[in-house]
Amino acid sequence: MNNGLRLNKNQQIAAEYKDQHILVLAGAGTGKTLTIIARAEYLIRKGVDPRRILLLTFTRRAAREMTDRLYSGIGDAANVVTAGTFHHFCLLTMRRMADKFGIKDFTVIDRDDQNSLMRLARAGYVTKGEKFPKASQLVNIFSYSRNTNMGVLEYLNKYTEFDDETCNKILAVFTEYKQRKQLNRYLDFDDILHHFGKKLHEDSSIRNRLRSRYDHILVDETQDTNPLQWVILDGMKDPAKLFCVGDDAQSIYAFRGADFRNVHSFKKRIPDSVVLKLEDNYRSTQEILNISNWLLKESPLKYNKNLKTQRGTGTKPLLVDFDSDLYEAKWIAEDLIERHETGSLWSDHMILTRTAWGSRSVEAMLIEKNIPYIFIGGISFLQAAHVKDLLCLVRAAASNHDELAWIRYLTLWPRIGDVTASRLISAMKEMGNMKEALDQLSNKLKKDQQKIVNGPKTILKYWNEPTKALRVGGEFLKPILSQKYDKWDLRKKDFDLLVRLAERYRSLMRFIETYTLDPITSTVASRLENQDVVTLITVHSAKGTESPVCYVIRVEPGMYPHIRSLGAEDEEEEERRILYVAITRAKNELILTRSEGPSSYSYSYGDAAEAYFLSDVPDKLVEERWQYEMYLEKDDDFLT
DNA sequence: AAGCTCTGCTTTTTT
DNA sequence: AGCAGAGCTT
Repeated sequence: MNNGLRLNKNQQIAAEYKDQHILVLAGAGTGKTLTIIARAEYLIRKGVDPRRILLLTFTRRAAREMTDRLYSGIGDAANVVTAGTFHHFCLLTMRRMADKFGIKDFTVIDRDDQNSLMRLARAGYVTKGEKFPKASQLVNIFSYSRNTNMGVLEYLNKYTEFDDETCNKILAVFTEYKQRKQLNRYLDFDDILHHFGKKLHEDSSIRNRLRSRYDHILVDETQDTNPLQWVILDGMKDPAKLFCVGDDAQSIYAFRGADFRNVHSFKKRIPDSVVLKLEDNYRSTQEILNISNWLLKESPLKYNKNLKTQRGTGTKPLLVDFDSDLYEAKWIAEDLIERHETGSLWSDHMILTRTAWGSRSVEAMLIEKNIPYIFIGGISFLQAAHVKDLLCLVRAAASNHDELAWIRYLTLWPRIGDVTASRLISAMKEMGNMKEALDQLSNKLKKDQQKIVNGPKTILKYWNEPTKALRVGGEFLKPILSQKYDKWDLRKKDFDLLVRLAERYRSLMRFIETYTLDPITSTVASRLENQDVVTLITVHSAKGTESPVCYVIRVEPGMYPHIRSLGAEDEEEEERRILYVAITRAKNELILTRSEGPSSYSYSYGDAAEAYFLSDVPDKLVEERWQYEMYLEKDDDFLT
């Protein structure tokens, strides 16, 4: 073949298949990304206009990787391929056709903001001390029902045991939430997909225009598409052809409405489609695949996966037991240092964790031992409180309708709490433009509070210079934030980072929007400075990545399956796939670690132990080792 | 009456 | 680290 990529037979067949709807079922490490890239290259070489190719992924990181690889294959043509996440693509398209979609001047809000808004909506319906789901749980319910195209009531009846009265109240709160969203001109994540999908199906002029724009739609990680995203694919296809790649055994986003069975119904949904398979693994040694295969075979479900390597054999996976998670962390850090001293790169090592929280002792130890690392997943940079303070100041300056941003900004100041803030905002909302709104605010404030108005005013002065606006805004907030946060010295350098991130943007709002959709973690940002680092990552974020040496930490009862999933069959099964994803990231060495020390999960240890996936892993698949250090100082100081 | 501060509790995964 | 509630201060 002359396409520059080294493909095996089946990969090539898939990449060069004739124009048809295609599903490629590809196991872990079988070259999914390679094949999807090869398909794009093949189409372009064959003469398809690259502008008529749409590449959809689930994370911006994946989209980025795809365009980078495409660029190194075919050069500039790669830059005109539309590539992005579902949310990104939909939002961008709606922004371009803002009038048609009717979303002019809308602000995109993240999960945090959704929770805040839900809290406001909830407040009017719940009396103090009453038992009623928390705002975050309500957001989850609402979001899930929308992502699965299910009515709220249907969801409540099917998955919860609330009584009728509570259900009605939930519905009322949701109505209130929707009204507030409308009033504030907010779009939440689900609105982006929902609104797009709705218009796509209901408005024929929009549908025709969008459908005629692309000939080929390539979809990565198809097993994670939820019904709402499917509605979008369904509306966009024909004449455009779908090229979907996925693996049912790696479906780990059920909580977002994805159903791993959806790859099985592909042929039913699209009768004139073909299903191709990739089965040869190029990533891992056979020992790593053996335990992966074993894990799936233990399941009551038939995944029918039996990965075979093309790489030969290596070392057996290691399963190390510790008597405490502190010692587990210490051992990993020391192991890393030893490997580094004997010539390995830090960046050849990945530490996988089920929960962001569960990795904190390891993270503390990496810091303690001066091991450079990045953390991916968990709390992101732009959700850090002080960063959000600054971003909300910018948002406040942008719109006198952005209630959440204004509340946040105003309550930063002394003697202003949510009650006063709400009063001030409702007055400002009446005004036709920002200038009037600011005058109004100025009128309502006492003499010694007048400087509050200066914040948005300064931002507006530099509106067309994002970096300058952020720098000036940061300076403005400095006195008040340094009082609010203890470790201000540590936090303030994030503002420099923010300024640097904004450099590439001409519009402040576009900058904020981009990073609302796919926030960057502070440690990822600092990688700009240091490339050779250990990666500490949640399993969910690690999908699609690989590393020569992988530590999967805290592989203990209560973690796999996670204790919160116990009792729900589907959820427990998803936990198995999460562990499967984790261990199939490893190329050469897989090290599973666990501790039996006192853990916060011990309270229902019985059930957790019963469901535990590795309770009887055969001896021939792993080398088990005990590392007990009973006399390790009981000194928790380094954690603080 | 509104805002502030302290304390205890919980902590799955993410666009 | 963030949130909710209790009790205290302005």
